[in-house]
Amino acid sequence: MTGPERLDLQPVRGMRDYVGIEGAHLLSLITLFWEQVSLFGYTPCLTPLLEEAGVFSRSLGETSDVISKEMYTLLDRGGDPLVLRPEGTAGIVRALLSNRLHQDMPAHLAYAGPMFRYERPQKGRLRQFHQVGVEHFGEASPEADVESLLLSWRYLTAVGIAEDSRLQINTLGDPESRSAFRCALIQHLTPVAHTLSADSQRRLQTNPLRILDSKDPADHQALIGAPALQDFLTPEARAHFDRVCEGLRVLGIPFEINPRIVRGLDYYVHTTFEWVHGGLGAQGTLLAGGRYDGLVKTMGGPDLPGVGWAAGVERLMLATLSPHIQGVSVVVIPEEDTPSFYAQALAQDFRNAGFSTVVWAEGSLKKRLKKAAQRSIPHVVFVGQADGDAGTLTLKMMATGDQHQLSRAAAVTFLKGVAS
RNA sequence: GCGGGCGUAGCUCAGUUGGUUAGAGCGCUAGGUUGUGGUCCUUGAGGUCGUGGGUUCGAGACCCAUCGUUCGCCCCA
Repeated sequence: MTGPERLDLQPVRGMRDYVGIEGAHLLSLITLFWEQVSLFGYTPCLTPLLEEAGVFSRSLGETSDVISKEMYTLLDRGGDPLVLRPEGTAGIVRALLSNRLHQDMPAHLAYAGPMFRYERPQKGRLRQFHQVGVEHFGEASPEADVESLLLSWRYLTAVGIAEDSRLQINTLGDPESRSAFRCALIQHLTPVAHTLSADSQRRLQTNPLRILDSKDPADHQALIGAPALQDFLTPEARAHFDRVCEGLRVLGIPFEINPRIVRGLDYYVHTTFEWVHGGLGAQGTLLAGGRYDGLVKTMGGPDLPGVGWAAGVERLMLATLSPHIQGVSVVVIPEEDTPSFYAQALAQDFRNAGFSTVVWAEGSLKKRLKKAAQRSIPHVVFVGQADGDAGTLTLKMMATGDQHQLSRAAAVTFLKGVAS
């Protein structure tokens, strides 16, 4: 008889397990996120991982890389194309419309969960990764942009990395500003198109604005003397952006204007921004977002303005220290002749009092004590047959080695005294 | 999708110009000494040398492919 076929026990490329401290790290960042968004009155909006393909192809723009080559697509049994969501906003807009939330504006929605992009994995870039994000619909004013930015700042502050990160903002203007600028940019670059990088020559046709944030030196050269979007802003767009900057200054949020922040997804207008961390190399963007006033309409809804952002949780993990895990406080070690489940009953007492408690009933005493010491568990409770009958226990303080004979009730009181 | 580095026990790594039964530390196992742990001593288990081909009398070491990982590009969070 041959055994079962050997499984490849590696996770799928670009996907990973979060075990122990890493799992705690991931969860702690998500917990901090929910704490902050609830302080801003945001409502959780958790949507499916799978959506119909049209949800994304309609919203993100056919020319974006995310759409054109990074989506995980599959057919369901009825032959309909489905997509594992590559980002959060499109699904939120779909949910907004599905649930008729647009009839009760403004709406503040928050989400957290895994996203999927078929990319070449590297540090800070996974095929399944986690994002936390917020979307704010129904308010077109720069004040809404500022509130969203304020929330992002508070979140990064809560996470502990606001000081190591820089907020860069820019404006893409309204559609009018943008198309005027686009024409001028094409006019400037077309005569020197042959000097551009291959990617940028392609972009010149599809999405010329993206040439602005190319890292290619040749492109930088070609851009010298290029028109600036600033000069093409309509008075309204200019006023919107100035107001956003004013808000940031009033609220004490440090920022810098970077005309090269243009964003990859097509739905952005007006304000765009990125929080960038210094120590993460090429994947240094921790959190990014902006205003997307045309998106809801593009997806078949009313003409609703929106602004929001998303943060990459794995990148936040790279930029922060692992949390201090609240470890186990008490381990109960019963002798073999202890009445059945007396140890678990005791453990319940401790848990009810808020102490993380485990029961170790097997193995040599020496081994169990050694393990308790290795894991820095501060309290060990020994119980035997006599304890079970009398309702008592022996509590050992691992730090000092002191032991106390106590009743169950006294033990809880004692632990509370030690803890406080 | 493109280019470069890496891939030896659970972890961190040694393995000389290819040569017999692949090593160390930590961890794990069992035991001894510390009253029931953190010290010390002893014992044991655990490796298809990422995988598959090839060169060779002989490959962990060389070649090819492949998978994974990592860095840069690209993209983006």
